Amino acid sequence: MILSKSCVYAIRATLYITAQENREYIPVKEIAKELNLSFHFLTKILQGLTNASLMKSYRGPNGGVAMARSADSIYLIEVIDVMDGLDIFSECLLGLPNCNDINPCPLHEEWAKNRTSIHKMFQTMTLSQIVNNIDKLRLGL
Amino acid sequence: MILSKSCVYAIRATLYITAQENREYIPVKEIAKELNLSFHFLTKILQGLTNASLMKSYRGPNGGVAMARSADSIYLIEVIDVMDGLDIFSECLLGLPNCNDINPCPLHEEWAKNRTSIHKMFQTMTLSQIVNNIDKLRLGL
DNA sequence: GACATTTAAGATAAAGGAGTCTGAAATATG
DNA sequence: CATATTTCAGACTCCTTTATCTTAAATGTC
Repeated sequence: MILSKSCVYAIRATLYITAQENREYIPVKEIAKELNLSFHFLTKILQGLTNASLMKSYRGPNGGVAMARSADSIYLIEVIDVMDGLDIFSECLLGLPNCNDINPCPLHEEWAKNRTSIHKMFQTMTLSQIVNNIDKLRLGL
Repeated sequence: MILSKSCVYAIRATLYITAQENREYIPVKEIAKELNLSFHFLTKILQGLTNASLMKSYRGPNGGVAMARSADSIYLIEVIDVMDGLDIFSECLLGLPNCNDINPCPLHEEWAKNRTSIHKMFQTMTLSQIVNNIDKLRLGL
């Protein structure tokens, strides 16, 4: 798995929240139930996104979590950055610390192509775009 | 990291062995020293490759390990398969068990492209080819 | 103000990957 | 046959990720 479980849960949760367009704060309990995730674990994960200012939260009845900005301005890479960091997009496939364009390992060139392609994918997809896909194409979440 | 550390160590070791063209069995101790890996840990990893018949071994003085077949017929994907399995090349990015071409998650199409590209890369590169790269281009290992 | 609801924070536990260590088995050499 | 060398097998430890649980703090409603 290229992304950690925490990161995947974070992505799924932000997509769920984005899909609830006309609602303000969404309770974590609801998200956990709908996505079939552990409530406590998801709570901790979303706290991380809140601390990173990618989401906002509100306590008490009718409270919950929401995206901090408009979902059409939030790119997938931002969620990944908060959860897993961006090292995977620059790391050597063989984990060699000295490997780079000037001093490459034997797999560097081929791997860098794929790495960059994946990076671009995450850099260009917004939460809104993905949710539109869900609506238009009736995709699963 | 897309590949486990064990898998990466296995790849680096098989490349080292492949590079020792005119020698028969190579001691694990030597490989560990040259690649700066833990001897005991590498021993366990290479035993896995031996059990999977990708490598052969010989005990006693002048013993060691060697590739079971000619290195120009061994594809990188075979090493990866033994160590990590091939699930990463069919797994959903979001880990959703029901996601596939017919019933895709919202990221499926984009991800499947990249996943396939990486898979093909590993399916087409032989150990010999990679070692030739090392020699020709003076790449690091 | 009492109470229910909801996130925040942090301690703790469970599981898996990474790494270490010890002793047994095989084999070459003298 | 004794010894040194090397892989084989398995137990064990350590660390990170994943997951659970408990208590505190904030807030809306009556």
